[in-house]
Amino acid sequence: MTLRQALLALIEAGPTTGYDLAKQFDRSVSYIWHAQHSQIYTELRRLERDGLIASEVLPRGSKELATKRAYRLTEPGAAELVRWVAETETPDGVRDPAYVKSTYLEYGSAAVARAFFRAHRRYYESLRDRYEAHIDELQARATPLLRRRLERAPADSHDAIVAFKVHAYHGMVARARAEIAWANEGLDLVATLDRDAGRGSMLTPRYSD
Amino acid sequence: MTLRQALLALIEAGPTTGYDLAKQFDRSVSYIWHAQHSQIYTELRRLERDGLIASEVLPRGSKELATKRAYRLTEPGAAELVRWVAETETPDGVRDPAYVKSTYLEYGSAAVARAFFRAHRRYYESLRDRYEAHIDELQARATPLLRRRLERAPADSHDAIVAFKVHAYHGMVARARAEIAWANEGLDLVATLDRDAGRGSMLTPRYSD
DNA sequence: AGCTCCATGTAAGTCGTTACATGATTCA
DNA sequence: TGAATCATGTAACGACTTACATGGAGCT
Repeated sequence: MTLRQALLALIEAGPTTGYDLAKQFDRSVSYIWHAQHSQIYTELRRLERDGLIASEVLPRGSKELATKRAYRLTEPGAAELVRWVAETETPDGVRDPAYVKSTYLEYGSAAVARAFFRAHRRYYESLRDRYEAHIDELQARATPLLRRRLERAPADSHDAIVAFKVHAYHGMVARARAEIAWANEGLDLVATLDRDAGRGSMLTPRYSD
Repeated sequence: MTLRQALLALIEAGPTTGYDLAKQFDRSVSYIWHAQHSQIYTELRRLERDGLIASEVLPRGSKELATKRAYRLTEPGAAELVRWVAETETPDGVRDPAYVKSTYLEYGSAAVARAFFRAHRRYYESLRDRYEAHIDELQARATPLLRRRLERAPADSHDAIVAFKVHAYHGMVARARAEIAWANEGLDLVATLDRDAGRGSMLTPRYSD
């Protein structure tokens, strides 16, 4: 139940088509909440069914053989957005595939463990870069989405709108850095274990008792 | 596909019943990968269906009217564990409900934002404490699961087994600390915005264009 | 007699993934 | 004329959640 509200928030920035929305999504929320286009379309129809958004069919192109569908927020949709923000959600349990695997690296060789931590580091380095780039865009108020958003909002709220988003992405950067540090410590650990154990080292799982 | 391998790894520590497994799970892996008992039972049957584990029905209690079912790892199961550890997984997209909401806090009052960050801090403080307690248990090699695990593994692998797990939980502690810091910065931000904007501040979403 | 723990599940539903499917428009 | 992009979906499946359901064992 987060995709739902994220879409409401995107639509709040002004009417858009599903396709456009999906694109905006890809260059904003998706850094924090990943979703496929197919899911976005599905969710949009559900939102309309539930009366939180309404749509209008528009012609498309000069020949007008094609159409597109523009969505706008309804009053219940706006209310839902406010309700959701004020609601205290109990976070769902932690679930991190990489960390689970890291607790069982003894079933692999030192090379496997090294590859694991390197891949982890690489992944979070690229995430960090994307987050930092996005922060720059936000601070410059340069993204089309943010512009539309600010146009429709009172001027004295602009700072807050930008500041909350920047703060979120700062948090994501801090996270990415923590992951990079963790991966580096992991590499150090593998180096130590490898040295101490000689070449033999790691372990084979036993399949009977 | 992580619950699957986590269960294999638990079973590798020696034959156990589903119920026991679920309990072990709750005091170990579940700190990193949350799962319900009902899901664990379902997954165990799937694992057996796929030949990765095998089970044996045992009597239970003195009257022996009841039974229980003990699972053990099969050879394909052990192979799957090794395969999984060596496999490079592409991390699934980020998906964090709290961070998404934090980018839209302007739709709530300053009080709402404050409550949000306080709840966030509280949650991660308690996580941090649990992780730290678990590290102590691991380092003392005190948990029943770890003991069974070490009993079955060659002595020269014990350090690695413990070290990888401790490293994982250190990472989780670092994460929790980062979240706490982020929440505190969030509270500072709210204080600043609230002061600057006077009492009026925050925003109402618009529901038409 | 009653409570807590041991023990094992099913059923319905939601959320999300992967793969497929279709066709118009714009521009080089 | 062909490629990229605009535009919108469906279908099948897998993972997970929530709620329900049952009953013996062990202890006081």
